[in-house]
Amino acid sequence: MYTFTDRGDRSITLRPEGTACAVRAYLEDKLHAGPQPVKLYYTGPMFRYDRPQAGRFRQFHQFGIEVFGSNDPAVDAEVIAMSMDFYGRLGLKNLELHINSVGCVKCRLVLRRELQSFFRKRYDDLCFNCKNRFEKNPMRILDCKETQCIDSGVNAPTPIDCLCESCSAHFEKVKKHMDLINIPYIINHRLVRGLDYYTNTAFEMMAPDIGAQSSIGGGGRYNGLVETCGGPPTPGVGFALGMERVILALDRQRVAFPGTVGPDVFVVTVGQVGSDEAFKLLFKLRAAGFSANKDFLNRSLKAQMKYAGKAGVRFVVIIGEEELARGVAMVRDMVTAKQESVILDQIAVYLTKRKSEV
RNA sequence: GUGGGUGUAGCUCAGCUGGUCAGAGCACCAGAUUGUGGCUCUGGGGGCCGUGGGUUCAAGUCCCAUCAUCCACCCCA
Repeated sequence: MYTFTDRGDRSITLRPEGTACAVRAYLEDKLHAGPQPVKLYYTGPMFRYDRPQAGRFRQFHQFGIEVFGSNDPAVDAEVIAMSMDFYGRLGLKNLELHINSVGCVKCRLVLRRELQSFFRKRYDDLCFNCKNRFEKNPMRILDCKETQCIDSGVNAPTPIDCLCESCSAHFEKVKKHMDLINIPYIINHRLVRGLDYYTNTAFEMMAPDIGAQSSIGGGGRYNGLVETCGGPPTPGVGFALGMERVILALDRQRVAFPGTVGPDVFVVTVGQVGSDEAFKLLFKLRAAGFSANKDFLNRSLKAQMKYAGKAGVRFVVIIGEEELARGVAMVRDMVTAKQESVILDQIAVYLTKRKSEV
């Protein structure tokens, strides 16, 4: 975590994720006293201290959702579905959705026993870290990327094997609800969340070809977290995605980004004559709800047109000597290249009409 | 925290084994078109070659340090 000492000699840690923040909001604002369930979202910068690499930044941005107050497996499916829908709308393809269930505290006690008895015989084959995990948190051995640990864990008991009756039923219902809305998933027995407050459903979305950090989002159920944070026992389930990784995936999949949108109108002047009128018109147009711009570099008519073309504006309003004398301006449609003269006072009205045609 | 790669124009990069090595494309600006964008052509501006030391007659080019950046390892509550 990104921890440092500030000038007041206080130890400061920058938040690494948003769920705990959402829980605090839920408790501090006493949302648990209101109607349940409570659905929240957040977005903002998060921080880590790891060395940066592809898809991993010291400062990054997450979007996340949390649902407090319901243990209904349909909500797990709803949260997963919402996140998959988000990726789908962006245009991402070939994502893998991995799901698993780590059960409740009771299930994990069973799992812990089973795993320890399984790995006790293979203890010497485990990597250094997993030898420590054996006592501290054997579930994490399943998650280890070392080949020796993967090999020795081939027939290891899985979290799902150790689910109690109600947790097993919960997982079945999550899967059923996923099937009801046709969301394909892969059951990944190695997908675990190590902390005690995680319960039942765990899931993760992976994007191919974005480097070593392939996860673009994930989440799960945390029925113990609110209580751990000092609140009443409250079920919760949530999801978070890393926006930089989503952008990376969009980039790799060559999904077209929404282009930058230019102003609606660009006001072109010829020489100094039309300049004052153009400035006034600029603000009239803005007041009428258009985004509008003009030249501020004393550029030639041609250069202004060129600039307007590059900026992708739809309409150019040309005010020159001839137009001024007649109290009109030339309005040019940059797409059709057609232009007509419009009375100066009527330009906003005219453009409003033209804009609604498109 | 560990290992490796890369720092040259706004961007992407080329610059062999030190000696016309300050370059290309794109972008930008201007002109061709004296009041009309996109296409084309012509011209132009712009670089302490990341920074600081060192080696050498001579350093983008070699060495050291430093900073930045990228990739991977580690880690991922």
